[in-house]
Amino acid sequence: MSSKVTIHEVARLSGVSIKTVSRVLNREPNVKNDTRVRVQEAVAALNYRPNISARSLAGSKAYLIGVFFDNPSPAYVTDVQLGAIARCREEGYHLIVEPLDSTGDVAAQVEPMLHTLRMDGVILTPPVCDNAAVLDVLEAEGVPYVRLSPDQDLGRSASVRMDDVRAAYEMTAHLISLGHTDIGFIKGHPEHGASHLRYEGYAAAMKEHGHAVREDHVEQGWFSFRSGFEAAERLLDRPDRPTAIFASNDDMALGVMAVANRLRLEVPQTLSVAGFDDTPGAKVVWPQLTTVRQPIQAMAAAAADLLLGGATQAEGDGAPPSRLLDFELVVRESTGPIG
Amino acid sequence: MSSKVTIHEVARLSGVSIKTVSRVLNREPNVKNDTRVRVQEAVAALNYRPNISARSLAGSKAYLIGVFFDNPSPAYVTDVQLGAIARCREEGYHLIVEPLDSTGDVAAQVEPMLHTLRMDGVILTPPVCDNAAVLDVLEAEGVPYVRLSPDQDLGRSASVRMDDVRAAYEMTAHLISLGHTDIGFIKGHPEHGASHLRYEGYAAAMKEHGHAVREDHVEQGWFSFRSGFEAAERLLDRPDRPTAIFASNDDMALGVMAVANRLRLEVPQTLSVAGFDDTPGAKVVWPQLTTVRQPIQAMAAAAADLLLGGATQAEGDGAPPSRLLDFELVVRESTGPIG
DNA sequence: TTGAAAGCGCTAACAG
DNA sequence: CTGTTAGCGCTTTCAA
Repeated sequence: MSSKVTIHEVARLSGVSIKTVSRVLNREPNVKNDTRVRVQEAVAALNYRPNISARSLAGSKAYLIGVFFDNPSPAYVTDVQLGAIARCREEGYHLIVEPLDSTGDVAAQVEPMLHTLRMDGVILTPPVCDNAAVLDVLEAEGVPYVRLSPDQDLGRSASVRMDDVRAAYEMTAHLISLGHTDIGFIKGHPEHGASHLRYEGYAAAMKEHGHAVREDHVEQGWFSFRSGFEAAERLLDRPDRPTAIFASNDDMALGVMAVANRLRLEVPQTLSVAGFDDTPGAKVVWPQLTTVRQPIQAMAAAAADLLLGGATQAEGDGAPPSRLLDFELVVRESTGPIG
Repeated sequence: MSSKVTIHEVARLSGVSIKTVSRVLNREPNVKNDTRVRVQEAVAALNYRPNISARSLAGSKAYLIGVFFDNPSPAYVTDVQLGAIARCREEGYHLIVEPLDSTGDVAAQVEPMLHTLRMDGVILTPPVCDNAAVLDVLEAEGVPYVRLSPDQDLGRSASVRMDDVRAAYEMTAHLISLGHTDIGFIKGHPEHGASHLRYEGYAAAMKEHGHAVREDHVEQGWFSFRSGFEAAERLLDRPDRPTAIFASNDDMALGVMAVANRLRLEVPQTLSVAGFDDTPGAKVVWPQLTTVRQPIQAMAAAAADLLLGGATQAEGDGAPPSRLLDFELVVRESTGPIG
């Protein structure tokens, strides 16, 4: 190690006690401006950085935020990390990532981590955010946590979410505004809460615009490419096919595109296709996919913000804080007017 | 916090000194077996976990491995994390992720991290693994590091790599074995070392099998979907098009697929398409893409292994350790015999 | 084979 | 507004 500069060196150079150095480091009040400046100069001159282990051992903060995940989507996971880091860095916190193996005993994996590393807070992504056993452990250890897009028990903890219903509503409205009236829909995995919300938004938009939801144009999918492919085959390989298909996620929408290609249906001239999530795959097809972008990074940043601000508990008699963020409709080339 | 079990509790329960507890925790020699067992029982009974901050403050290890990245591919990043974690967990180490912003002064971002968190080692992914300024800082701070697939200065540090040349060779040989003799190639970004290696493997295979590399069937790409798309248009929209195209990565191969679809060329009956990397997108096209899978997780695990084993320095007069891992040819539906 | 004492570098109380 | 005194929970000497 080149530098072993400690708080003592800084104190000596600036001619104050280590406690005063500590005060300016922690932005505590009651330090004369003059002194503060002097200390800051010494810090800069010595290129001093407080040792995080010493801080966390002595104090109550560990300067560590955990991100627990067991999410199959790499893009989602990295976006969460990027968003959380962005906020954490502002306060000198670091991110510790802990992939969980949900095929095993997740709670048993979490408990040791919490003991060893006394993290100041944890961000939970789907699906672990809905694992009651994990939440139990977190609460037992007294570690604050925020859930991202939880499905169940919304009132149990602080959370950050997006309005899936409204997003699906607006995507459907977009298709309707293009002149489509017969819009097929592919549902997502029935055990994911988002599936129901997205269908709800679709159905509401259809109804409010006076269009019937044709039962035989609504298919069950499982959020996978294959399930989208198969659903699309049922939907498209017949004379009375819809003129647009809205799939509950991008992977399934890409399955629809593949079938359209096979059937020689021009997208979007003959068939419009819309997805949901804006995964990287949405841009590596031709034409590029119209979809809904979740503000994942912003959501993770909001979660970190809740944690750092200590605002994870219910205030008074209300529910724990919940932040609802805006989505974005990403209109690309896979949707267009009929003909 | 529910449990504040410290080493003292364990010592008391097992009737030894804290030093002895420390000894068994760290698997040090010179502990009577009987004592060892007694301590271990106490640890289990109290559900004791050593506090990592205290350990790192007192000792020389921080039990923290850093992963620095600025990689545009989420799939790559998460695979690295997963692989590294798998190895780290075996030894009680944790992973701290630090995304870097390479549009800024990367070295300046790295330095503070190294000071605050005294990590025991760092794993560097492309492209930061080739940033000399970052390597300089790491060396100045005396933090061991391992580079994943470095392009430059191979001898400068320990590294883990894959044989790009041989992988490209084998993919080309696969195409040739299917009966193709006129195989188009799309090069990758000229500033990425892998681009040259992959082309080299392709050219070698063609040559060794007695097929000419047609200059006009080799196009320059940039690793992006769009560049693959455009290269494919030049390659395919003409009478003397190749019967197979090998793109230097999956994104470009997907661009080729899109053009093939547009031109109504059946894949693989009329045109075989091969990629490289096995990104998630390779499975969300139809037909699914034949590609090369890099053992990212295994590579990251190997890097962690080098770090944990303390084997990052050159031994004697030799070069620093380098591990070369095997790739895997993933033959899916986008390649097949002609006709 | 074991233990006692002395810190690691910092924050937390409490005095001044 | 500032400094002193104790530790935080562990590893490290160094003795026994």
